[in-house]
Amino acid sequence: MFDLATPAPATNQAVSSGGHRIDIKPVPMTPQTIKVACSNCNLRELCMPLGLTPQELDRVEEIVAARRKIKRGATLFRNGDRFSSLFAIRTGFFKTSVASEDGRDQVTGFQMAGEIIGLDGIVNEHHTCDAIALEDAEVCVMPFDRIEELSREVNALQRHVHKIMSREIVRENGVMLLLGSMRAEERLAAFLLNLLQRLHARGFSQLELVLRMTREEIGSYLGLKLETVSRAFSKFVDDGIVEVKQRHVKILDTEALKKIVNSQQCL
Amino acid sequence: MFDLATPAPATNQAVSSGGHRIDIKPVPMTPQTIKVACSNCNLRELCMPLGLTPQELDRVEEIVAARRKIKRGATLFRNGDRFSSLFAIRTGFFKTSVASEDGRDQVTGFQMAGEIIGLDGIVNEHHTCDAIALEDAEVCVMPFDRIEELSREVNALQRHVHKIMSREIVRENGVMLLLGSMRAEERLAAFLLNLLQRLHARGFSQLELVLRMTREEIGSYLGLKLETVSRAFSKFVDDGIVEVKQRHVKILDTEALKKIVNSQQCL
DNA sequence: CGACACCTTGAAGAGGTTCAAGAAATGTGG
DNA sequence: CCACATTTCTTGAACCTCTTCAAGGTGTCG
Repeated sequence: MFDLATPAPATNQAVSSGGHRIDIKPVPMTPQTIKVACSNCNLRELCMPLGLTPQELDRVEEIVAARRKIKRGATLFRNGDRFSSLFAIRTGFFKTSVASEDGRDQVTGFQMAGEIIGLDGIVNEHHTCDAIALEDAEVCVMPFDRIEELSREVNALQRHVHKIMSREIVRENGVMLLLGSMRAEERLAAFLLNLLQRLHARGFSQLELVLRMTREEIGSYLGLKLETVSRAFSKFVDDGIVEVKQRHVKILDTEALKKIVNSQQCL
Repeated sequence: MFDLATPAPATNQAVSSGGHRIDIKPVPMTPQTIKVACSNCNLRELCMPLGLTPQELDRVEEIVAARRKIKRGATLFRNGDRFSSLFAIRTGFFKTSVASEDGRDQVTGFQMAGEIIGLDGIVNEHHTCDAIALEDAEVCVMPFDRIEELSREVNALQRHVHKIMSREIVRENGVMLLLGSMRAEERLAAFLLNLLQRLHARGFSQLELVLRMTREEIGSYLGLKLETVSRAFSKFVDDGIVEVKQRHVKILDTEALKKIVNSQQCL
């Protein structure tokens, strides 16, 4: 469980200092906590609509048909699979990727706890990308027809679903900007800042993170070769902006990173 | 009006031959045709759900609050504008683009008749991109709260809205693949094939098209400089794959284009 | 401890960009 | 309707960034 009350997961270290974007409270581990899906979930505020009445909340909780554990390296779904459910990530970390006919593939996103995965499958009732766990993970399986059914009755849920999809569209717009107009170091800086921001919203440090993906996966996401990613990291280290020890990254100068992102190379 | 019964618009030439993906029938220009929004619209099959009962169709038609004409070069909405409606393009051609803080901008899409624009605005109730008409255009204004209201009652509409958003997500996945892993000529070939396919679905030729955008806009979309786009066009001409006269493009060898897209440069 | 996956770094090369100039098309105002 | 200004497009040459190829180092897991 993604719970600040338990010892920090082997993944990223939770920080206890204040200033989080959302207020994550420790939840005692009672039998109820296990049975009742969402109302005691720390991620509720990330993956559920706000402002529900208790009755509505009860009903929305019933959307979750099951939990599913996915081992590191296993796929949650893959291109061509029949679509039936969206997945809310409870713990763990995923990548999604699309493949071209001639076999190249492109990482289209990295998803962490509280994020929703599977939206690509709605149009054609088949998934068009692969979702692979980058660390042991657990997801809530939410059958989409149940979501549709209930969102006809609970306005807040309907709105929430629309927002989640729109958010994904906006995110992808941002990635297009990155891929279409940024240089290697700008891309990497933007990538790090984005990860940090999302981790921070989950209660982790803004100054430290553990990458769950390889240089090659980062490169695929950023439209670069793994060597280029590695060199960009080394450059940041030389410039005193970060410390890097394999996948452990410590940020020494956030401002410098921000400056790199929107400077258009004219320092 | 986008009507095959009327003389071909000054834009792309409609073809009368069969084999279209959707069956567009000529509609006589009666007063009714003007008054009733969707039921006689040639684009119905593109922007409306299928399988509605006549009563449902009546209700869905009422979503369209107004029509709006946009002159070439004018903006339909821009980054920061309050979001209230989606827009269905009746005639004309748009581009959408996002801008980074330091002023670079990236074309994120080109939209043609029958496509829906404005989905980016749903998350934050503000638009995050600009939508600019590349030729005189007319759109149907569909207030989003009305869409939400009605899609609670008409299942087919609800499903349709979800599919439209999911389709946009999948489209953007494809653009990410293009931007992240293709070479200049592959990008241009993929771009042309995509335009041709969409135009063909609207009854236009598969072998000819008129670009509504500049080389610079194509370049922005494809993550290339305008000179590179121009050179790629010239290369295609040299290779006998297309004829190009400014914005008029005639396809001489569709197969060659397809081969370029998924060949990974190893001919 | 050895095999394997992952990461770093160097050197050479290719593809795309930048800068520059000129040609072609388009629009505007007289 | 024509002349001129402006925008758009093409092409060349030099340059730069990223890729490719190669080798060696580091870390991890059975």
